[in-house]
Amino acid sequence: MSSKELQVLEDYIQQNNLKITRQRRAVLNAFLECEKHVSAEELYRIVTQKDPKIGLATVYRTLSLLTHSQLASELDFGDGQKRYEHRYMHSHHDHMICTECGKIIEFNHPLIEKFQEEVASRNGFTITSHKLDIFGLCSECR
Amino acid sequence: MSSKELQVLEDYIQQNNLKITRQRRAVLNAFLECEKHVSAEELYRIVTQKDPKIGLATVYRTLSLLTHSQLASELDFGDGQKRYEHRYMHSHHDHMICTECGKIIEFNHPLIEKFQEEVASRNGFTITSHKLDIFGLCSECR
DNA sequence: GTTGCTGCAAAGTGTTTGCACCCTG
DNA sequence: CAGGGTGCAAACACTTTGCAGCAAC
Repeated sequence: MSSKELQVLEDYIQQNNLKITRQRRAVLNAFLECEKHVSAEELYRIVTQKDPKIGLATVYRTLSLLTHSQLASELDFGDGQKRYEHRYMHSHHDHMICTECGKIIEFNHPLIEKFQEEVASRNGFTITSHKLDIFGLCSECR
Repeated sequence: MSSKELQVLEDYIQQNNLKITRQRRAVLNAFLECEKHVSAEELYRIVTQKDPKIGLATVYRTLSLLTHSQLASELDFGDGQKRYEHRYMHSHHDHMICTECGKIIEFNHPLIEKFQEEVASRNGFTITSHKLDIFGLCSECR
């Protein structure tokens, strides 16, 4: 168990009068060990392999906790389910999604970010967040 | 009824051995007259004002038809429902969504597009589509 | 008249919530 | 031992589907 992330979660939990439980540790643990961009259902399947008593609702509730404590970000690639990725010590980036094999390439282009700011300010718009998803075929599926 | 769009729809329908019906005309009509970025439910409410007999399922089925015939594009701003916008004679653009009042500003920045291509080719990735959504506050809500 | 279309209701999918019991602090 | 957490099942919101009758070609 990575202690830094557990610390972040515990800090958030203590600041909000919440409690650390076996289930929350298990879900955090699985989330951290897991490949990126997991869905709730996928995480549920992983968690229940080690602890079959954990309910799907708890996974949803814990994912919401992780999102609020800034350990996870919610992603939506438009396929009908939310996905989650690590956020702690993991800076902003965008996604290229291969529609054939599902591979996801992360990237960041400073100039794209810069021009977004430019377009926004030109329209008097204040950015709080943004997401750029590129869909297509990766080198292997082309 | 705008005849150009009806023609596009009829072409698609004839090419696929489908049929033109009163309901399909009505949904297309409402979609064209309507402000952009409608959801199925919103469109259903509009359509049933003129023709109360049309079912929600027909609206969904027709929206799928419009999407396949390239008259509409599906949008997903992550709020749990799909939205649709005109596509025919309406070139590609991205969206800035005000999280306060829901206003949507469309924009296009050629350099952002260009750098996306650059990032993609650098990764051996072939783009088929992309979407950039910027969330924040518009000038009035700031 | 054949084949696709419609309205309705039922089923599906992903997510959230109510509740009685359980456990952490 | 008080108050939040859990598992379960039911409820939800949005969308899709099965079916019997209907309508376009």
